[in-house]
Amino acid sequence: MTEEEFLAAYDPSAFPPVAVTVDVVVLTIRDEQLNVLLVRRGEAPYEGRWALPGGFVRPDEDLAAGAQRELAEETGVGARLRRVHLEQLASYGAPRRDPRMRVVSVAYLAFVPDLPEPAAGTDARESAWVPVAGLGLPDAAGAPGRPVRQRPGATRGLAFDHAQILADGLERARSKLEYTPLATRFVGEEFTIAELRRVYETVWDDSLHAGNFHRKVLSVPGFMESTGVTTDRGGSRGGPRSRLYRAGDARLLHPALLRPSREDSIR
Amino acid sequence: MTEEEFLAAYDPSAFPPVAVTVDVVVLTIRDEQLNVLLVRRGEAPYEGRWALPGGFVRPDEDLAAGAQRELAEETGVGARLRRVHLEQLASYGAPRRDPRMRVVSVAYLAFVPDLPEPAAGTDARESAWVPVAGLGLPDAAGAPGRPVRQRPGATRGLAFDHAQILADGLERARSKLEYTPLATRFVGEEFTIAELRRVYETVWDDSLHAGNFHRKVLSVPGFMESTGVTTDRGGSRGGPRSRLYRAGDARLLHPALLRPSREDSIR
DNA sequence: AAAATAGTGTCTCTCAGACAATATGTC
DNA sequence: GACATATTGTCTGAGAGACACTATTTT
Repeated sequence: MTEEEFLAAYDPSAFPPVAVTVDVVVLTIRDEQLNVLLVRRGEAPYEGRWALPGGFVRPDEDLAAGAQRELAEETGVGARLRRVHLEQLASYGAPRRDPRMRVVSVAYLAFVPDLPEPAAGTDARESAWVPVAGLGLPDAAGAPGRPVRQRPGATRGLAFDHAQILADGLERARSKLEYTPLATRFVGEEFTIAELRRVYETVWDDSLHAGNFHRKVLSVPGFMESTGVTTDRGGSRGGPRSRLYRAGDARLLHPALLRPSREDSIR
Repeated sequence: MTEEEFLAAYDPSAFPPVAVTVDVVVLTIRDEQLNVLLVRRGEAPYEGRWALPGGFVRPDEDLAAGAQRELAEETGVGARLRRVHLEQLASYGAPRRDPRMRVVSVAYLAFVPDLPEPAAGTDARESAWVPVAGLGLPDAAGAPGRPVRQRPGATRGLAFDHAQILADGLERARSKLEYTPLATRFVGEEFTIAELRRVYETVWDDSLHAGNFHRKVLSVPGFMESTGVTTDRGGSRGGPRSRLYRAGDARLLHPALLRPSREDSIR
């Protein structure tokens, strides 16, 4: 039996009708704040509400390719620019999460550097970077590991279950900074240790000891790679010029940088 | 516009036809070996080949509920028995992973204790516990973090991309033992520290120092909870009787038990 | 000059891992 | 008795975090 015969013989009504979409949690740091890319919905349901960028998976398109496409459409950044990180987050398929029909959404998580343009969407949709702090999500201090279920109705702002997806993405992001060098994806090609520290402080919503952080990141093999150069000027409010680094070739940090927040017992 | 009007107005042909399935990687330890639950396929494609248990998500069924149902159907274990762990693993949606049509599979990962019955499926399908070691998957020693893509054709045994799903599930399992107390889900309600150590040794495919492991697990707050009791007899080949413990209430291990394998640089 | 910041030094405490030792079982 | 194993003790080195200090640069 050839594939064609299979396709012809297969009864499409034999499986429940489901649509599959890809939604992307795109994070960046703007103005010392963690921001997420949102688009305003132009039609019902949730008309006028903010939502994660996303859409139907196209035929012959891999899930990751769909996420890459959505990311590129909204940010103008080809995700192939290797400075962008894109990973699968999780899938969401509660029966009535979309009132129109059964929709299973495969969510992705992206880290992008601060983009000069304020997200010029190619289509007509209004899109914007929105500070996550203003969205009424559970605190960053929420004990990691404890699943933070979003009460329905909480975080009134976002469409569908996107508040939950965003919350899951944020927790994943916080966790990823611990044991991967992906914090470097939030800054430019060359960066100072202080810039990197501010990434950690912003995502973790916690302050870190500058001296210890400095020694720590330099001691992790493969994390930082020295350029011979320093910045042209010192800090805007004083201080010496700092050395510039590039991301090293490590894929995992060992030993990891653990969040200080963890208030000891994590039950 | 009401929800009803939407449902009526919505054109089902406007979205690409996709089926959504749930596949479950069910792991257990039998006879000192890590085993996965497999079912033999009765129809094409991949007729006669082993596959992960799974099936279409039913209407009105949440993804997790579908995974729970598949798990219960194949093992007879109601996943509500809180000793079973079930978590979402990842989704797989390469365009031609199923030759019949576009199928997106949401994979789940389950840890179950050694089940007395050898997996009596409720339906006609043949099912069995299969040691993962015999499946020709990449080594446990494979550097974590480095994505191990399965070459097509490798691991000839499993249907579809299930070899890849299984490999991802195994890596997730190894990682989970590091920072969660989920190793306890592989043993009985009450267990000795040596039993727990054998779980780690089996999943990590590495040997651990008995004395250090002993002190370590007892020092992690919330990991172990003492019953006042000891085993009736010593080990089968000698040795004193050992104390019995129950799982504590910790959700995360802090500090974590790190795999010894990590050959230093993880690039 | 005053203030801010980069980078380094030092000390303490925790913890992982290498042994070693002892007690208690089984064969 | 020979041997295996549970449990505890001890020591060493790595590493995290607190604190202090110096040099450099901006306002």
